[in-house]
Amino acid sequence: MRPNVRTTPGKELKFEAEEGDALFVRSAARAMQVLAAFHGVNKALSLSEIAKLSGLDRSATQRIVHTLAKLDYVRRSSDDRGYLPGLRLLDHTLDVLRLDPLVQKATPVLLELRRSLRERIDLSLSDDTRMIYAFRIQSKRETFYATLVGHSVPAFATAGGRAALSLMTDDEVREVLGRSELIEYTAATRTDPEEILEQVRIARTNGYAVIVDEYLRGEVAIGVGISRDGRPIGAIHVAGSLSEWSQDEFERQAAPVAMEAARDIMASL
Amino acid sequence: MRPNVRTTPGKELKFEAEEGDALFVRSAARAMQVLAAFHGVNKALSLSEIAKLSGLDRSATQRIVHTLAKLDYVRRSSDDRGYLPGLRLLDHTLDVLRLDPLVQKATPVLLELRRSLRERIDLSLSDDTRMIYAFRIQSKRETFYATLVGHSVPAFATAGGRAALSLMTDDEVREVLGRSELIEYTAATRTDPEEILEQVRIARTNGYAVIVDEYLRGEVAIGVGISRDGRPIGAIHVAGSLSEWSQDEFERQAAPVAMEAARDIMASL
DNA sequence: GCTAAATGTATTATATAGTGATACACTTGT
DNA sequence: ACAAGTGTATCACTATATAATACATTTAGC
Repeated sequence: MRPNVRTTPGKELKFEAEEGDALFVRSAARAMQVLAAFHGVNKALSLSEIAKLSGLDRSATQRIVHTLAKLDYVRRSSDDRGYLPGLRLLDHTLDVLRLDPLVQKATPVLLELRRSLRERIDLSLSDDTRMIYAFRIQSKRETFYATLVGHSVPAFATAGGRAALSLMTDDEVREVLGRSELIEYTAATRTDPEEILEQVRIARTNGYAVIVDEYLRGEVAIGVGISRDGRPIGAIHVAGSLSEWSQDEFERQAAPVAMEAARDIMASL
Repeated sequence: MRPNVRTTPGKELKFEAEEGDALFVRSAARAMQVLAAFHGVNKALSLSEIAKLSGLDRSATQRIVHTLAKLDYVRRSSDDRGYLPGLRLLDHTLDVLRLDPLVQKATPVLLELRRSLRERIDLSLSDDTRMIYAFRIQSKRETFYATLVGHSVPAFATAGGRAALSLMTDDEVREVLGRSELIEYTAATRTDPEEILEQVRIARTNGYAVIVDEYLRGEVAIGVGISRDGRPIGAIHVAGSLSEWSQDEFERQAAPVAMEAARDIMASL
């Protein structure tokens, strides 16, 4: 896939302290410098490429990457041929968005706007010469907070999560469930590990997971897991409203196409 | 606005080196520790709050926050009563998403899926006990890459950008344009600063900006700027397709409601 | 199929870069 | 009018990261 929109160069990055700034902590900047090495590129980077792009020497790069990797801010690429920015960064994305006063205030208003004007609505944030895209609103009813990138949902009680779990062995599932906080999100939420495992087994047989009411009331969702080398790496969700669909109907409609989509994706990975 | 979905606790954060890890760079970790202080909270943080939450002492916190602030990874809150995570982090968000192989491969497939199944489709990424939301697809035709959070578009050639510029003085606009890379995205893109300024003036008079074909061919977009204390902080975009709308029609429909939405938002800021 | 280049990993002595204590000016709230 | 909290600044010391060097593996070139 190629961008159909040309990306702006992004702001000029200067990671150096200005003359006589005793408070500037070089090493803190270096961590960000390493992460910023990925800005221009479109592939996984090797240590020396990171070194070159970030302007640090191989040694420093090595140790910082090592550190950031331990903290999940950097990960090995799936083919183990280089490094990629890590998912942990998405936690910070969520912080930026949810703490932004404009995002907070604009959300309900834009939902309303979307209701009257049935076109797509974007919110972007001013940053000097550029506008940074924060989010887009399209659907009718939105469960909005869940829409923010970086938001995470528990694997044990969501369709996508169960689908991902169904790609593991029973023992691995038990292990993950053991480390999960099994919160009762709704009255229907299953919190007994063995009961959840049973659902995961069903998902394994069917090739998809269905969740009704367990995480969000009134929602029916289908999840299909995506794996690479036998490890789950993500999931597709398709979600509908129980006011428009019966569970059966939704399964019959959505599950086959969603599974086919997942197959297509895995074939191309 | 309050989340209508309970947030998962997020993974347990350990920023310490394990026994005898000579490669672990403490200071690089500290930068991330400071940023991670925002995970739990829902308001701007003072220096000592950051210190407490990150487990660092006031001094270290002070200097690291100072550094991260210079680099735009941290910013002052709009009421100047604390710190918030900075927009620069969204640049890294984009890196995570666009470099992720699953996101890359899944995108076209999910667009297709959305076409056949007219419900909302999510892609989430597996991260141990949780699924991290990566993106959602809803609309019919998508200009997809532009949908990724963190993607930035030039202020000078987009509806939202021009709307934001229209909130500045002519001199400030000239100054921003001077620092902008005035790229000719389409044949219709205006690249002459004075000509752009003229359009910005029109937007100032009207209260909204319209862009037709200048950034994306076939798209008509309306932008309304959002300001705080006289400074632009963001913009709403409403975008439609020229195959469904004439420019005039779109303006007449969308502009008044969009402006009202912007007013509502600013009133509540 | 074999060499050469490039990859990630690890270990050190040295000096530089960050520490943390301490101090101050300024705002906020009681 | 005070006390508690804010952000900012300085500085001597030493803990910390450096940069050089080395090595075992994998990848690419011939």
